Amino acid sequence: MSTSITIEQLKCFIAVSKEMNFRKAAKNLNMSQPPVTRHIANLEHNLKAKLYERNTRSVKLTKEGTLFLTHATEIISRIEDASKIITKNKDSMIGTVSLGFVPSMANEILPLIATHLKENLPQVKLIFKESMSFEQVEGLNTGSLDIGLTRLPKDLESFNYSRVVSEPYFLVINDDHELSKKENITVYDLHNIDFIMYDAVIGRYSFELLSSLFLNAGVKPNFVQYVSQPLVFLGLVRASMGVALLASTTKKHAPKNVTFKEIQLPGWVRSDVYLATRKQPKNNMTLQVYNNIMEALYNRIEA
Amino acid sequence: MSTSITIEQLKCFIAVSKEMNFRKAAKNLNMSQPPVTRHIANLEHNLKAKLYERNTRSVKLTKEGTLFLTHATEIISRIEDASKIITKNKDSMIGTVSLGFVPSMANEILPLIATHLKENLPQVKLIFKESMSFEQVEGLNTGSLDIGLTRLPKDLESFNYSRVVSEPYFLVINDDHELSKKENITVYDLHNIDFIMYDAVIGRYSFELLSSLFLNAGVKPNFVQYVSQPLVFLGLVRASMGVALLASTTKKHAPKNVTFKEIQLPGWVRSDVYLATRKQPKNNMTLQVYNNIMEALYNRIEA
DNA sequence: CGCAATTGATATTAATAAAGTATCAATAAA
DNA sequence: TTTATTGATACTTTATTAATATCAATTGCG
Repeated sequence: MSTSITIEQLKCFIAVSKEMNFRKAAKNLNMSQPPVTRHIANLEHNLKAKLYERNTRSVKLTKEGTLFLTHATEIISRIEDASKIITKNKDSMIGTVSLGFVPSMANEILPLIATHLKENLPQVKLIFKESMSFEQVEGLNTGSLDIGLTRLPKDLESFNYSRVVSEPYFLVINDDHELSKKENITVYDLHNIDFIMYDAVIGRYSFELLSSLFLNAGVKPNFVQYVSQPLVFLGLVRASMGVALLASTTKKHAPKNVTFKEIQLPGWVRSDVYLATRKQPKNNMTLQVYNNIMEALYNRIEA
Repeated sequence: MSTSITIEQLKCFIAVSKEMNFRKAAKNLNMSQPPVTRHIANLEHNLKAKLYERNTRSVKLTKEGTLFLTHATEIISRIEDASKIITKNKDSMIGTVSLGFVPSMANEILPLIATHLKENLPQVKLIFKESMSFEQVEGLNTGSLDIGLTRLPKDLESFNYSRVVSEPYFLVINDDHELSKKENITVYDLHNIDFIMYDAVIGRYSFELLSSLFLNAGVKPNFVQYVSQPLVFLGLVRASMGVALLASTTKKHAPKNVTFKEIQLPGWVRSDVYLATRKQPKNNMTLQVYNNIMEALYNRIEA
């Protein structure tokens, strides 16, 4: 009774799905037929789902089988790709640097970095990886990430880091909303107001920041929704589901009837992003890239 | 002498990379230390590359090791995700909600629905909940959701549903890209092209749709990235990380130098969204809202 | 300098898992 | 009814993997 999916199981599943015939699949795999049967059975057991509707005369993929086939194919080709990448590029991979980033950086900062690096360090191959802040901290620790564009400065103490983005929050509001005419809005105006909040897991940093803000001010908005993606915030505000606090980056995507309104907040309530890397980089390429990114972003601040 | 990479090898490699210590890694894996050594050795043999610079006093990742760690982590989590997807063990959502929607609906469809319902059924209080398609199916089953704006029609057989959005995919491409000048682009032009793919979990529907597309066509793009948010796709395309296939909704957010180009795809490759509800609604309010939403969306199609 | 502690590697043995052989029951076609 | 072909199963053999005990190498400490 195997307890985990194995590569053999996936390979058998793919082979059988190609031939729709256990014996032919076994032949293609250079093995006899019984183990193929067993591998499929074990795989089904692991997934707690039937992959084929089969009897001695016909083999048909079930819905789950069809679904799983795409994933199985993906996994196997991923494994093969990874081997090839390592085997082939053994020597030429000196200049690969992996960069994690939080989603909000993708729009503006990331193209800036990519362009700047292509000009200044063309020999470096960058691998970008979209991931949440705490995943990045883990990645930096384990070594799967070289550099991170991340929030959560408290977790960053053991790294080299510096703040590269610091944006104020704006009150995002539908033009129909009662607050849209008011001047000098503060956090106290949000008491009992329908409010679209960040998802506590995916948008952990902003969630905690705004939670503290409300807690300290003794303000209790009415959280109608927990959301993570910028465009969803904007859509919901447009749908008059409530107001939201968003960093200014998102401004350019504001749809009709949605306004980014200034709101007076304490100085520490800002949307900050840090560039972080290990204190002892594994190769000096990383440090070069780090400095180059800092340069690119510094130029941006000047502009 | 093993001839192929195994999952145990990858798990050992990840564990050792986390601890940077064979014995501790072995403990975490609930096994003794010698097999860990062997698995790493076999993996290195398979890859024909040293993963660690190690002696009895220290363990350090080599360049190849650093690179491979990214892939190993990705592969293992992909396997786990695939199992979860099939087993459908995803926990149900926190809180109780009424209308689930996939993120891509937030921008345009959702405000439309909210406005229309506010006019026609002002007494109904709608609770929106951003969630992935398969979470919605589960929500509909468990009763935490009344109505869903969702993909995955195959899972919807037991519900009342009808298609409310059907958009073609466009090739999203940087103007510098070699394909940007080509006419009559088809899926075959994507072979070996750097491609930004949907995340297999969060963007499961599109992931599977595009996987099938490539599988059927025998085309193998070079997946450089797995992403879920529209703005991240656009940012990465702008950063020349690769091309992507996106539904036309996203078009309006396209930044500079990024073009939505027509691509000839099979008729079944479309971005479809369905409105779904239980066949026996818990209250007749649900049916009213369902019909009202259909009405709102029908008017939109007319317009 | 020397001793204890800790590290990753190894040889040997024990346990486990996988593959092969032979065979079966079920089915469809002639 | 017969025959050929299918996937499943029982049993045996083989191969793989893990644990035990031990080693050599290194470091830190007094």
